[in-house]
Amino acid sequence: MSKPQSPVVADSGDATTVEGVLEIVRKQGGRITSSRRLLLRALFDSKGHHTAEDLAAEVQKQAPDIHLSTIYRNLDELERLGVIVHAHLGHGPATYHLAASAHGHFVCEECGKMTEAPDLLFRGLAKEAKAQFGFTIDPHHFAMLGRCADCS
Amino acid sequence: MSKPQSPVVADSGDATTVEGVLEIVRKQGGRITSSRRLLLRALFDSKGHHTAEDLAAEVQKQAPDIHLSTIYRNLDELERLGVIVHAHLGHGPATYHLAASAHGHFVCEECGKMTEAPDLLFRGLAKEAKAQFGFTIDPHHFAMLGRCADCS
DNA sequence: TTAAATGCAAAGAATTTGCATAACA
DNA sequence: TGTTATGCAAATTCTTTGCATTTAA
Repeated sequence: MSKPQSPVVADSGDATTVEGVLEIVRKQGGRITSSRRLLLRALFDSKGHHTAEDLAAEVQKQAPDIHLSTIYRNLDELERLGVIVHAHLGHGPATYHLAASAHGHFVCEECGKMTEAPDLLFRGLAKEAKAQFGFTIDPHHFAMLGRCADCS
Repeated sequence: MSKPQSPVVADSGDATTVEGVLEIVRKQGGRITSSRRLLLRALFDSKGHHTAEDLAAEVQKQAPDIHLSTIYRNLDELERLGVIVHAHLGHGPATYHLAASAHGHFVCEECGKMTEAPDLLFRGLAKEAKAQFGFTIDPHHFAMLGRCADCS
């Protein structure tokens, strides 16, 4: 529940590396902790879709004491800074990924298969929504559900 | 979690009235109970977006003993029969409405305001998703988030 | 040294489930 | 009379919060 109008990241430094992000965190009055470093490594190392639990498991390989609630708090913070975003791909837990690699999602209601949807596909909808309702769509946050090729 | 490929409703009777739906339920081996009748009345009487809790409150005006878990079970059943659908409009509880009045939703991430989105707007996206990924979108189930005119 | 971050346990919201009892057909 | 449906309590899943303690700056 955190969507910066103008992401802090944009004018605060280099969000493309773990240490760069930590520097941004520090500049914003946050502290560089090992849980934050490990979490960022997990996010940068495999640029996919990860639940908080996945990320906790990854972090805990290095530091077993880091608690899931700490992961959630750090994820919130990183999202507030605009470094990461979360998406809802279905009824399960939210998934987190680097803001830089944001994209839409098609998720099959039948088998759960997820396909990354190029922003280009949402252009028309974006234009219509804007023109007719003044509504600016964010096609990334909630997945577009439906049926994949195999299931329909 | 219930999406009939070919809704039972289609070939089973008249789903446009409370008693018609109850008849469909009976034909499918279900029983006509007062909780089902009251729930259907609540759904038919105000054709909006209702959470399970809303509906329970409405039903309980007539029959205070009807439990929320019964509402959930009946909603599942009605959805399985294709009479109603549920939609996720944000992070809160799911909302239920008659399948006949299904539509897409634009929900503002800032203020929560919801706008009903004509299916027409999703035509282009539907066509592209089909052509490029073989994916058949269901624009009704998850809302399209974004910013409303006032908030953007 | 002091504000921020953490661990832990507990609470919270939304939904589901197990089981004994009630009630439709 | 034989399922099917219900009430109730308890469990589940995902996430948040309060609070005492630790730690980075």
